[in-house]
Amino acid sequence: MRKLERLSERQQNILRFMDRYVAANGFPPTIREIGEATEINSTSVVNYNLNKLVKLGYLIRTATKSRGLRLVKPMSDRPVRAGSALTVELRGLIVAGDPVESFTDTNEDPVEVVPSMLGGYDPSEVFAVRVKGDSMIDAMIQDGDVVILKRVDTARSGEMVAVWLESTGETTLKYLFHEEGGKIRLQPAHPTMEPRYVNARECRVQGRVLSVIRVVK
Amino acid sequence: MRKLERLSERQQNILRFMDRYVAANGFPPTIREIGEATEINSTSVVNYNLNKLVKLGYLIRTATKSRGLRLVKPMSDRPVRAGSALTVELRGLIVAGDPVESFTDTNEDPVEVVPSMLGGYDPSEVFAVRVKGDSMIDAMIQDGDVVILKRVDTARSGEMVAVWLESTGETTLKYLFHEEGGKIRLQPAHPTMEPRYVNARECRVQGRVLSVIRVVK
DNA sequence: TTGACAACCGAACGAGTGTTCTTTATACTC
DNA sequence: GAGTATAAAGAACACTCGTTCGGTTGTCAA
Repeated sequence: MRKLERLSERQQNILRFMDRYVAANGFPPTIREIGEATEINSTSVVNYNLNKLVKLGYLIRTATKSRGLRLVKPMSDRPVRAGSALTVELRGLIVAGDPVESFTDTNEDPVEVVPSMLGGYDPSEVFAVRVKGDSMIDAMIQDGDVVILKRVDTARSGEMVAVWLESTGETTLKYLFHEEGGKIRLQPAHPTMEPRYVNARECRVQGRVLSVIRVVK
Repeated sequence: MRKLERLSERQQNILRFMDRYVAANGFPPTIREIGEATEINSTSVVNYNLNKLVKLGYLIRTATKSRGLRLVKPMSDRPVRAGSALTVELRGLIVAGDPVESFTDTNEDPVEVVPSMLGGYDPSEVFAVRVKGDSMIDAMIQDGDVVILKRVDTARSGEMVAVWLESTGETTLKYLFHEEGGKIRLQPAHPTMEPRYVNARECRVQGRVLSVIRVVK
C-alpha cells in the first residue's frame, strides 16, 4: 500500500479523479477537466500540483501533449476484474400462456451481462427471457425487457420468481410468499396492485429473478 | 478472431497503430499523429476513416475531445473473453424534487455495463442515476433501479427523457412529444396512465434514457 | 520587520487539435 | 449518360489545451 498521507487533499483528489476518468474513458483528462472535478479554479494550480505529483513519483507527464498524463500505478488494478462481460443464453420469448421451459429457441443472440447482474451465479446456472407484450406490467416489466433468471424449482418467501399457474395456464412474475395452509401469496411488484392467493400445488416455480434489463428504443 | 478482411489497408494500419500507441503512451493518439504514422496526408481523411471504423464497431469516439478515441477491443489484452464491459459514472440518487445536475457525488461505485446498453455512445457522454423511492412508477421504474442516460438538453418527439419541471420542481421520466403551440406532452410509460401537458419553456431536459437496469434484492 | 517559499488565482498567448468545406477521381446503379 | 456513394486531398476555421507570467496570501525562520 502506498502512503497517501504526504499528499495534500487536492493531490489525492486529483489522483482519484484521474483513476476514475481513465477507467471510464480510456484516455486521461485535461488540466481543465481535472480542475473542474476537483474544484480548482485555475489551470495553473492544477499544473502546479500535477508537477508535484510527477516529482513524487505518482504520475508521468508528456510535456506539451494534450492529455499527456498517466498514472504510474492505476488503482483500478482492483481485485474485482472490471472489464469482463459474460454471456447468458436467451431462452426465448415469454408470453402469458406458456410455461418457460417450453420455449423454443429463437435466433436471438445471447445476452451480454455484467457479473453483478447474475448475483454471483455462473452463467450456466442462469437463463434469460425476453418479455413479449404487456402482460407483466404488474411486475414492473414491459414489452421488450430481458429478464435474467436463476434456474430453480422452489422459492423462499419474499423472492421474485417466475411461476406457471396450472389452473389458468399462464406464466407471471411475482413476489412469492408462503402463507398458512399450503397457500401461496403472489404479490405484484407494483405497489398499488392487489396480491393473489393460489394453492401451492398448482403453481410451478420456473426461476428466480436476478435482474431486469431494459434497453429503450 | 475478428475478420479484418473488410477493412482497407489504411484502416488496418490505423487500428494497429492505435494499439501500439496506447500501449506505449497510456493515452490515444491525435488525428495528426495517426496520419503521420500511417502516411495519410490529410487530417480529414484520417477523420473519415476513423468514422468508418466507429461505424464498423472497432472504435469508440468522443466527439470534439482531443484524443477522444478508444479501441473497442484492444488487441493487446489477448485471451479473448466474451466481451468487454464499460464503466459509467454513477452520478447520484434521483429523487423527485431535484434537477439531475445538482446531484452531489455519492460514494457509490461506477456502474458496469455492456456496450449495447449505451446505444453506441461513449461512456463519457453518458451517466447513470440510481432511482430512490417510488416516484417513477408511472415510468415503469422502481426503487433501486439504475437508469442510464445520455447527456442531452433537447429531445425529439417520442424519446424517453428525464425532465425537470420548473413549476413543480420535480424530475420525471416520460416520453416526450412536441405538440402545437409550444406545448409538450409528457406520456408515462405505463399504458393506463394519463399524459400531462406542460409549457415548453418550463421543462428542462436533463438526459435521454438509454437503458434501465434492475438488480433484484 | 524582512525575506523566502509554498500554494493559489486570473488572464493571456500560442500551439495543438477536431471539424468542415470545397474539389477531384473512381466505381457502381438506374 | 445521369445520379449516387466511396475515397481522398488541401485549406481554413474555431475551439481546446498546455504553458507562462504577474500578483496575492499565509507561514516560518532569521
